[in-house]
Amino acid sequence: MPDSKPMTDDEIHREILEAILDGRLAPGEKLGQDELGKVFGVSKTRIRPVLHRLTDQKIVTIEPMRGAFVARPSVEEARAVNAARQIVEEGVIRAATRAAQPKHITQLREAVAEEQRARSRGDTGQAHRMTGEFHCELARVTGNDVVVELVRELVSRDSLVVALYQRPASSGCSLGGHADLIDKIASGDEDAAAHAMRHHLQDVMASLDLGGEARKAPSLAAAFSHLGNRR
Amino acid sequence: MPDSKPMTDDEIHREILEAILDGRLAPGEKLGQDELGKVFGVSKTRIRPVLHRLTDQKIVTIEPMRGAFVARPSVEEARAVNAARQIVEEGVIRAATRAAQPKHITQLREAVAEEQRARSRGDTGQAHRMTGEFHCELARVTGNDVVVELVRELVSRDSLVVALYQRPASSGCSLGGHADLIDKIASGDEDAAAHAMRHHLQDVMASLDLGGEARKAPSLAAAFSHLGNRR
DNA sequence: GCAAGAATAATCGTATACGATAAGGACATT
DNA sequence: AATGTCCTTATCGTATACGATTATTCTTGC
Repeated sequence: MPDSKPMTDDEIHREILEAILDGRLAPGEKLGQDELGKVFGVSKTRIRPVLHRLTDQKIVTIEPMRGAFVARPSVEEARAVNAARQIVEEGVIRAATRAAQPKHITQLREAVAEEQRARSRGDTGQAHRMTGEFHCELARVTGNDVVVELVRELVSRDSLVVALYQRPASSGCSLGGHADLIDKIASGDEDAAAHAMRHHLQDVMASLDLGGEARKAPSLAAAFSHLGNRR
Repeated sequence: MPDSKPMTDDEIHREILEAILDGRLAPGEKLGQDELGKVFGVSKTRIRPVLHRLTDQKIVTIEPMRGAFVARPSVEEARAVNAARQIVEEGVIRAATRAAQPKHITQLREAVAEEQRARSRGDTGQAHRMTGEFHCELARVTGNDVVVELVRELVSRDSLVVALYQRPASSGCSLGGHADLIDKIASGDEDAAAHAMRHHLQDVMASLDLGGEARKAPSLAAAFSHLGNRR
């Protein structure tokens, strides 16, 4: 069954986005229009708007007349996104602290537990995704869908940053960070929660390796290192 | 000179966006693809992605197989956008208060002065735009471009809301609100600034008429009222 | 005279076709 | 042998063409 259904634009968008966020498409990778069109069984006419949309989300970079590539955010952009998260999510956690009800606390704790389970299971991909999802869950406590989408967008961009700059041995987010955030929210101390959030995001940033050059693009030498030097 | 240059996608996007935000294109108005294509001297192929981009920004609504229209945000969405602004801009003004330097204060005061000048000049369109621009200027104090873009997006959506729901006699934003915000920032009292921001945005919301139905779409009867009833 | 249905017209969504631009390789030159 | 230039090829960006769906109008019956 090569093509069961035509597949809607949003589905194609979600599919490509998830592939990138899950790391199945590495930063710098080429996203050919005809190639993707064949993958999804549609013409490149349908692919084009999706690529543009991903470009607006800063997940994809379009180089004129050259094509679309999975974005490789610069160190400056990485810092900017993290700083933006500090600013926005401070407002989020303050609002969440003010709005939090017992059921929200249990929901958040459950999300952390699930994240921990995935991590101990060794499923780093799922764990990483849950890490981002926790922040969305936090935004959801505010009861505001607009904020949730904003946070989701920022978290997506940050996922790319992590994929590019995380240290090889690093397992990801600081382990106890999220549990601590929940405690602060549950205590109702808005300032403490905001403080914890800022430092949590700073910790994430500090765990990255922004000093050296970005993880090399999947280009040539690295991709074909198993062949050895032939000449 | 019908078509001097082909005009880039971003230019077309900016042009349509400004037309909507300036109120030259009222909420609910039809945005035909061929029609816009003729306006900008290009084919509808170029118009389509722009319309989709505006749809992602919630400035335009696309009804499948019917066409694109200037968005008419519902009352629920209006409340959600305003609530989101309260959450996000609380974080923004806190960061701005922490980062503010004397030059920033003078810049902000200058922005308010310009806004007041436009208002006393009777240029409500420019005044309204400056009102939004002030909040972007505030975000710029944080030195973070990502945050500026986020705020700009929210402000754009709010502009549509105001265009739809503002009371006929209302002149717009509360006059002294912005000056008060600057005072709080200059004082360095982060909590006071945050508090002022939340109430400022609540005041804007309160000045709207969300009880009744939305401003009627510019459809038929209104557009051709100058012809009188013919039949 | 009015309402319901059918035919026409207009517009959207998608695919295909074509010109333009940049990458990759062959050949000539130093 | 290495480098620079030209040519071929592949891919992007845009326009045009066509099928599908909806709005409008005209006709017909009540």
